[in-house]
Amino acid sequence: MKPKIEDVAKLAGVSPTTVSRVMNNRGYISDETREKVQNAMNELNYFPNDVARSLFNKRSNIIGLILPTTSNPFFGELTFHLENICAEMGYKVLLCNSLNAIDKEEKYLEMLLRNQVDGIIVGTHNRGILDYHKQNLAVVAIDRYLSETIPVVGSDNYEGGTMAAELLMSGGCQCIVLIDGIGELETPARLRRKAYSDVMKRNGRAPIIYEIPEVFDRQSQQEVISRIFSEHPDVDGVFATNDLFAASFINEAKRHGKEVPGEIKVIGYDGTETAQTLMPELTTIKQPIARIARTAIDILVKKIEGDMKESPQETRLPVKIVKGTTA
Amino acid sequence: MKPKIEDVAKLAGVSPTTVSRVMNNRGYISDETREKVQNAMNELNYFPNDVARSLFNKRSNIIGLILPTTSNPFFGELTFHLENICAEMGYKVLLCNSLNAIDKEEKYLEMLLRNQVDGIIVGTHNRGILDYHKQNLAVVAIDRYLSETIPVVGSDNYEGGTMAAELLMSGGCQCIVLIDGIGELETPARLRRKAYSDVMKRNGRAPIIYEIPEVFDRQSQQEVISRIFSEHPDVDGVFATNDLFAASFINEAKRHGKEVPGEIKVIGYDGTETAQTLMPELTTIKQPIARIARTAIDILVKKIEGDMKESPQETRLPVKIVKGTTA
DNA sequence: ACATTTATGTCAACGGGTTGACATATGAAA
DNA sequence: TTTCATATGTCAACCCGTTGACATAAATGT
Repeated sequence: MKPKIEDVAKLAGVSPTTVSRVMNNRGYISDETREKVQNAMNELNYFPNDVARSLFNKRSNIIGLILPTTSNPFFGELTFHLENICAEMGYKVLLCNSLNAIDKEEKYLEMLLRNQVDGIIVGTHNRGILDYHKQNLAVVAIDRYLSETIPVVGSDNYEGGTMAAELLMSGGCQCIVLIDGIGELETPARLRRKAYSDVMKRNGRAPIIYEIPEVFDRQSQQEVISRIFSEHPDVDGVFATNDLFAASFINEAKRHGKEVPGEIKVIGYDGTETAQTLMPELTTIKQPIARIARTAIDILVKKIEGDMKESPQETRLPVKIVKGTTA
Repeated sequence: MKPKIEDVAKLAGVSPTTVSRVMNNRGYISDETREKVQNAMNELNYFPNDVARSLFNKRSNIIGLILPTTSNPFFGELTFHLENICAEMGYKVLLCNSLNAIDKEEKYLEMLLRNQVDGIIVGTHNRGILDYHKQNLAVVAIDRYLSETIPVVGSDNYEGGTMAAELLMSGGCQCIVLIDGIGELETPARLRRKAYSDVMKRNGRAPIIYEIPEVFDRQSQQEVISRIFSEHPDVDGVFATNDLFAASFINEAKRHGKEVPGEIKVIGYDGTETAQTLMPELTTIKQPIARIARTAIDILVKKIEGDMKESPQETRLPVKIVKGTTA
């Protein structure tokens, strides 16, 4: 059986209270006793039971993280940074890959609530407006509007979208297509699309938008992308709202015998380390992932620690254009 | 304040015990009562406190996951599958990105123990031989030897390494270089190197091995790789033990004016979805990531549920060669 | 010599839910 | 009528660590 405080106390020849005092640095303890207790803990391989502590303290020091999937390099890297920062600050991370499925998201939310998480970072679907703010729980969203009271952190999507569209425009592209995810609701990431549309309109062009249903199935992605070539054979510029879409498009372009950037210029979005390594030639809009993570956690922790002074409703971190050779 | 069982009981006009019986399906409950209780729970937005449950049951239903970093697409995808399978089986996942740092790994291990996890999946450094088996905790390793008693799950590294080396060999390569991570200890992934060396020796060649220190810094990777060109200008075949290394090499080859596969053939390892999307031309050895995840969890859960019948010490899942155009 | 500070002990309540023991009461089957 | 399965209640102990109240005693200060 796992040793408990009582076992440590017995071995150290002190009372359980004293052991607790040692662990929590409360009251008076002599160096001698402290040492005895610590020796006993080592000898028994004792670790305090955080479940019991959490119960009493009503504080789990756990943060829930809900996002589509760590398979996507953007979220993989984001997850890494978020978890790292949490660990640094003494928080633990319960991971949830919701795959943007509403039912999963709901189940995960309930799971996190049952587990008494101190806060949640949400980087996924946004329908749960009701559920998220119903509990009065610290929540921060990444690139999602969940409700008026939930702070949002993300890159400056509109600026990024503008940069991308204008780069293609100034590169002389005549037929610029946008490849985006499915656009159900008003997310900040949607501003990439809005920026594209605005640039197009400003230049007297009609936006051409293709929506890719699933992030997780290469097959169906290819099909949508393939349609671009039949429906817009004159396409000579593509802005993809993430690097994976951009890569898929480039692959498809090759299959159609089109040269990038000779015949078609392509620019992506995200600029993950992974994409930069695997496809360094890709021109893309790089999000400051580490800063997004840091900012989100900072705001969340302030909320948790009860710093109720208004946190900024929306934080837009600057993006950078990474010039490869594809645009 | 969060509602508790007592509040539900009051609202439903029953006793706390009855509420507990409803939640746990124990004893006799009439449909009528069950409904009253459920209505009360909904009305109050009640969720049972899993911390309290865990404390009593001595079972947290939490699995700890320690791996280098979810930034790496292999671990990102592995994490996704592991977490998904866990969720399916009612387990939650506490995520730890150890960056292969021993001190971090130790802190994480302690954290997981304090949190009373039911089991741990380890996909990281392996030094902690002592610590992992000291506690009698369910542990399964992914591609790491931790101790004789800890099951290991991974791809058939030796077979994969052999396939890769032989492909280059049969492609007529004369000077075949291996790019590997740092090789401190005897990990199964090290078998990729062993297979390469064996193939080389079998063909009367001396193995040429380059070790890349950090997985996480593109800069220093490039430096090591660059050395290959000065030290072995006649290199015409490269086996990289992961796709990121392969990509880095290919980038560097371009900078050195070498054509792939014309002048140098390259083959990687892992075959993640991400790499396949971003660099579909890369020839690689594809690991069955989903199966690795499934197998690891299956074994772990059996251990947790006390199915003490020997689990296989080592499981080697078959790899597939994915022929791109780089080799 | 007396007041403080330091050091430790005992004890009980608490956090929220679970469970076994036991009591009670109805309706149905024998 | 008796028995039994069904249905619910009360109560207390338990999971493990924390904390406040209170007691005791030695060491230190004045």
